[in-house]
Amino acid sequence: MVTLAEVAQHAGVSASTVSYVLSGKRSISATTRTRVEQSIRELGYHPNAGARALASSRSNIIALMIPLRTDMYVPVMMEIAIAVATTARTHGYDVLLLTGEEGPDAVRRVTGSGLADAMILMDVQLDDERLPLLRGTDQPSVLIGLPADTTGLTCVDLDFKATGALCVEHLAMLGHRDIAVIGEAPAVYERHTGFAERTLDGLRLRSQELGMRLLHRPCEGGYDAMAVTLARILDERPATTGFVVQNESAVEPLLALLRQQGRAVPEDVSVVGVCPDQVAVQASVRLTSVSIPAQEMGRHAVEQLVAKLEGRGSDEVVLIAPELTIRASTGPAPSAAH
Amino acid sequence: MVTLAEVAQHAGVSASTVSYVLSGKRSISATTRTRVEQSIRELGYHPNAGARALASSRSNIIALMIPLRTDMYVPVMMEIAIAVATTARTHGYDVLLLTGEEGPDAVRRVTGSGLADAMILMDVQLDDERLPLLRGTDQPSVLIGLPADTTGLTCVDLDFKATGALCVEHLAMLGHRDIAVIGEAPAVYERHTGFAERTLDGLRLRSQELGMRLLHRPCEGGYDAMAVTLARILDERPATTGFVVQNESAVEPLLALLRQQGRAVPEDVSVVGVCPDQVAVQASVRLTSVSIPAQEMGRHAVEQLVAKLEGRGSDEVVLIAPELTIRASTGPAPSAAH
DNA sequence: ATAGGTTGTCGAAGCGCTTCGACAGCTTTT
DNA sequence: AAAAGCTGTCGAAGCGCTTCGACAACCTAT
Repeated sequence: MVTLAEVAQHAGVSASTVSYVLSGKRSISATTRTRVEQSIRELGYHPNAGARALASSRSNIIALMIPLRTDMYVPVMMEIAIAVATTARTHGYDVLLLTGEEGPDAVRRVTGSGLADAMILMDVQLDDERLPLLRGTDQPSVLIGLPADTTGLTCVDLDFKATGALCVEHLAMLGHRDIAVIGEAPAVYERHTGFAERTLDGLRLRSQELGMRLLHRPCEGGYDAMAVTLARILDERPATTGFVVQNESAVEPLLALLRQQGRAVPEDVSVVGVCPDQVAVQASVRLTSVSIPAQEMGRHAVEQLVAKLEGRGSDEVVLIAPELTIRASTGPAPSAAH
Repeated sequence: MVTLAEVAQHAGVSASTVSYVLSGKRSISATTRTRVEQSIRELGYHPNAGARALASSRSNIIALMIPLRTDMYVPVMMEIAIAVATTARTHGYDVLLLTGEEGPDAVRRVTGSGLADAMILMDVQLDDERLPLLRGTDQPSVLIGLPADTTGLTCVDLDFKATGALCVEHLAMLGHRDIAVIGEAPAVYERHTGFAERTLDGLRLRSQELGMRLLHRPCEGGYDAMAVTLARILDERPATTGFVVQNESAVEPLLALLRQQGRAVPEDVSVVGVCPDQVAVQASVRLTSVSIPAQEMGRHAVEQLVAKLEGRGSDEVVLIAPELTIRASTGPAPSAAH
């Protein structure tokens, strides 16, 4: 294992000079710099992470807490995680992967041990028990998601309320008046994950403003659950012509069931998804959808964090504006054509 | 930030005593131990990770390299990653998330800097460029996947060859004679990811032994690609009654297309999947499948690694035996019923 | 030519921990 | 009763780096 001292000796300079070449915190003459860099290359030197962390009290590591349960939005989580990891690397940080399992203890452990310089939390509950800890420490953090109280916190998320509104507007514009919302599994609402409720808020508010009827039903996803849910919806509101689906694993079952019942998409009914683009594109009817900008959220979170670590940046809530992509699953309401 | 020295002072012992209480590497009297533990709790002490790493040259971190591209098996990757993280924690390790982006350089960086004590590599190519580096270092590593040459390496993977054989046997037992294999995207075969080819080997070998006809077609996944692929298959081998699908995003399209063509599953054709259980269960016809034991692979990999780090354990290839779960998508071949 | 600035380099201290050898105070063996 | 062995604790060295103050060596202004 090559050390700083060996590089210094090889280059004929002192250890501190090598350190300054590496960090750029003091000016170094061009000749010395190139000589040192040459030695570093020749010897294959890599600074020791532990020593560095000890001396500088900076680990250059960002902790990422991902939810343990993988019952929803797995590809989105993965995409965020990967975006976080790659973006972090471009800023010289590595990423430590924590699962939600340890809960608040993980926050204490990481903060207390100096293992990481900062944290990113995913899957934040409206009233998350980790939040007081984050507020009580001076270690920077960013949430992906939106808790009930954001004071003193930095958050990045899709603007789900606007997303709901956008879906409704699109359907309204096409002449739909009766809309059904296929939501996430009941458990998601019960544990008060903000995004599902915020979407619903947006849907309700805008549909009310536009004088539309809205029916919301959570759904476990999968064929059997979707069949039951759909039957109930059509029973209760036979005039339904527009669907908004916020549940990856309900998309395909819904399309299949509609087809099976002889309801053509988009001729008879329109379907709007809130899901990753990949899901929308791979569906049997290419789905008009608001995409979940996973990469953007991950990248954003890291950039906020890096800004904080460098003393720039402050607490703020960044809501990414939703974008609706029109594909083949929405069209004019049948009654509107008459 | 509380330090060892402060704990020592608070407990009225020397720093080294506290250290030994923590590590258990020397015997400590019960009274002293409890007193120290008390102080640790009262002061909320957490050992500094950097200092620890520097002094012991052990970081207690395991690096996990996941593939950057998320074009396949995303949920599986995620499940493995989570299993790795939670298993690692039970052994006192944290997990550093690396993306494939840096390639071999990441291996050099991690090894050289002592950032991690060991590595787990996912998505190993048959002739992976990281392998020579792994062989050339004394840092323990485990591969999830199987390269062409495994000498000096430890690997964990599903026995895909046996998986292929198992699928064929199941279909053979049901009387099917003409089988089509819907594979991963062509790119997967081109980049020589072992698992796809090994499955194919198993399929081919066993079907030959059993005197069955086998047709293999890679497929991008999604409806359009699947439609084209299926048409070609049925054109070339109209007698096909059994399908083996090794491509998550082709499962649902295949089922939908078969239905659409009036071929009932499992009455007219049988379908066997090689996919995570979740995919098999959520499909429109509950799929007979060989599951990808993601959790088990992740757990296994960590346990191998920990064994190595503790001086136990050696290089070996662990192939997990495939398990076929019979669900609703396979049944007797129609000709067999005549 | 001298005072005052820059610029580039060095030496030394110290980050918080682990670990080794030393040793005091016991207990056991001969 | 002396020798030998344990047990439990301590002090000190050192892990490889960053960073601060010091200071030559040079450059500019007076």
